Amino acid sequence: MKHTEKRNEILSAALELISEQGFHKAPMSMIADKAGVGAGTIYIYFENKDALINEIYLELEKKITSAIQEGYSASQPIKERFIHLWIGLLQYIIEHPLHFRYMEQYHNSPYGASLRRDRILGKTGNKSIFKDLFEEGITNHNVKDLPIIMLFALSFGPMVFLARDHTLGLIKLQDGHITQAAAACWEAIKNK
Amino acid sequence: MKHTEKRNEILSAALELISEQGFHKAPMSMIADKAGVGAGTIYIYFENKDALINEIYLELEKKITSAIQEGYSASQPIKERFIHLWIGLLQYIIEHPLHFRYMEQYHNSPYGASLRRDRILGKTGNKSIFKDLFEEGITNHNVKDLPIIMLFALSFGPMVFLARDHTLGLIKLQDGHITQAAAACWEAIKNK
Amino acid sequence: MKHTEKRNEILSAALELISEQGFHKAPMSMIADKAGVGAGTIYIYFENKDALINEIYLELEKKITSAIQEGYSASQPIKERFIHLWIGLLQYIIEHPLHFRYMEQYHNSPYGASLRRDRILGKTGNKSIFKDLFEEGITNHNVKDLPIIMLFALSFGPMVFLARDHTLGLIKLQDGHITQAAAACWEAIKNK
Amino acid sequence: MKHTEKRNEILSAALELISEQGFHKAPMSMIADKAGVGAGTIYIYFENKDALINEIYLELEKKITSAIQEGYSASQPIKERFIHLWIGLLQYIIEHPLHFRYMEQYHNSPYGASLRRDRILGKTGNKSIFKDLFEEGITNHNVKDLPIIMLFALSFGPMVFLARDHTLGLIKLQDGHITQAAAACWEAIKNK
DNA sequence: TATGAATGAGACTTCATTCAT
DNA sequence: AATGAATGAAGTCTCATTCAT
Repeated sequence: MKHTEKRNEILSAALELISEQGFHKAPMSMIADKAGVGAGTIYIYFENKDALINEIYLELEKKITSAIQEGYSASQPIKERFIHLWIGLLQYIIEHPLHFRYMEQYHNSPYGASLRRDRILGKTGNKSIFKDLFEEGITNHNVKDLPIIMLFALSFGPMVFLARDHTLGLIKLQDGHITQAAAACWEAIKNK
Repeated sequence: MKHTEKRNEILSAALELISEQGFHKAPMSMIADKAGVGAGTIYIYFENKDALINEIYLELEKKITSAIQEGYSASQPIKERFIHLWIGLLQYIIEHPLHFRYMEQYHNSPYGASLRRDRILGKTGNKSIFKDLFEEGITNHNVKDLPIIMLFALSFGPMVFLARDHTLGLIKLQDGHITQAAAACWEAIKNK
Repeated sequence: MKHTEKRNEILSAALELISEQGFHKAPMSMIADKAGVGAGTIYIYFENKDALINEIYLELEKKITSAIQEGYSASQPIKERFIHLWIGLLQYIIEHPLHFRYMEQYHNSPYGASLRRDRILGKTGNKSIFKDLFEEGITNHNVKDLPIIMLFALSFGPMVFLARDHTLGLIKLQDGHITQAAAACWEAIKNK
Repeated sequence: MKHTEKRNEILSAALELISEQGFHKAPMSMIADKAGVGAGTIYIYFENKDALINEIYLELEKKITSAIQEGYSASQPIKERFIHLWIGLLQYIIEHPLHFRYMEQYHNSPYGASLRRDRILGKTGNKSIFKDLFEEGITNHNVKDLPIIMLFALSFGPMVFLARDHTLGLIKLQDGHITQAAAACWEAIKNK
């Protein structure tokens, strides 16, 4: 449908520009140009720039959520499941640096003020794989009895740093590194 | 010296406004007002807005670096030194939320594009306590043999997340939490 | 005829929106929506927005002219005829506040620049009841020997003010008030 | 003072453009050009276009109020005082057609929604010459016992019509006409 | 005829920076 | 050195009108 086509052109043009230049270096006119549409066209699909920005966020969130669920097997031991999810998420980030840069900017801006950083990590509402996993781990004494939010910090803080360093070219993450980092994060949260 | 006084007024007015409102919601005129100087005066002390922003960053970096060195005793075991530094840094962040918010924004913006995130953590040039500590730990097999940058990620990624959550009011970090988090980070990097 | 139906839908949608919101707060797209037609359809029936606006004016003029002629009996004394017409017109205005608001806006805008205010009062061309009445009055020395346009002003100026005040809710015109106002206007123009 | 100079340039440029072209045909950029200032300069003196528009209104109101008070002698009979004020106001309007056109547009627009039409006529607050005059007349039985707002309508409705016709060139008001119109208005409101 | 997505000129407003004082 | 009024480029958004379907 043509409807969806233009909308998608706008979304990806905006994603790319904002990721690379930041919110205020990506004026609507530039987004329109890159998307190959008229300036006013954006306002047919999005109420205003904020709405566009939030919509991109929601789309990315959806994609990431479904990506990390792939190949997830609930029957494995908790450690293996944690490592699988952790590596899956980092790999997604590395393979989609624009998505990652966008998320990072979004969280550090008034645009993302209402939404929480941890939403991206799946904590939305009650159906969060990570949250479930942590709670199960606490119950079974596999994971330290800490507030969930601290477990998030211990698990994903390093990931975000690594992804940023990788994106900036400060490090070239290889499979070995990734496996080791995942294991280290597990060690940070596991019950000794 | 009067010179330094006005300069400092400008720096702290800008720090406060930018921390709370973000870069583009802190116009030069507003900074001038808050600093109690004329708009043109800022340009006597700083070439332009970018220069001002970068200067604030450098000042904060200096303050933080000296703050965490306080009470640091090179004679203690490596684990104790790591925990001491880690807690000291987190405490500084918590006690200076404006500094932290400023840093966060700076890193996620084109302004900070040239400077690296890890500079704040002391990696500037060659004189870094943390770097030294990690290298010593690797040599003595107390710390995993990973690239320094990964050890940074494992150590400070969680800290930034915790500080952000704390700043946002998502969690009220108590001493117990902080100690546990520091220990968890040590477990992430220590040699098994 | 379908032709006329859509045209009328457009006309009344535009009348309502413009009356309530003003010319520039009544975009063509909104008019189309309210009329239940596509935006482009308006341009089949009207050359452009100006043409639509002028057409509405002409339709209202027609309606008003025929409304005040109702029940008009040429056989009565001139004073009674004046009062009858005056009250009839005011009543029309009060019963059709949208029409009145539209007229008022039209006259005070570039749209109505070409057409004259007094057209609404029936002075179009040569067939005006009011004009005839005034001329008869002058001839028979019942009415002051003043330029017709001044007699219009003395007769209808108060009416417009009263209607505006009524529309704005500043006064709730009752029958007694209306009768008194009509009489006062007659006194303003009658020969002593 | 230079401050006041630019402000006045802006005010009179805006007055002229809006009077002649209407609110939406007088963009800020055009006003700035005509005033000989930069586009942004307007916003130093006025918060936004609305504020500018309202400020012009207030200035005109002040001028008119003081103009009609000139040569007013409270010691004369009420009829003479009424005629004096009425003629004074009409003359002001005729001599300042831009002011009049501005007022007319203002009253028929959302800009003037909050302020009432009759403010211009002096009904502001409690110190209104006209209001006082009417009330005195009612008390002394020189003027019909009607709501003040109706007396306003009967007195000033014709004036506005005459001024409009004069401005549009439909009539060339001469002194004789003006005197007669004033007298006619008096007859409309006076007790028989 | 009818549609409504698309357009792009143009409106209002902000703000980093300059410069006469 | 200090000021702050002035500037104008640039940003967001609206809307009359067109045209492919």
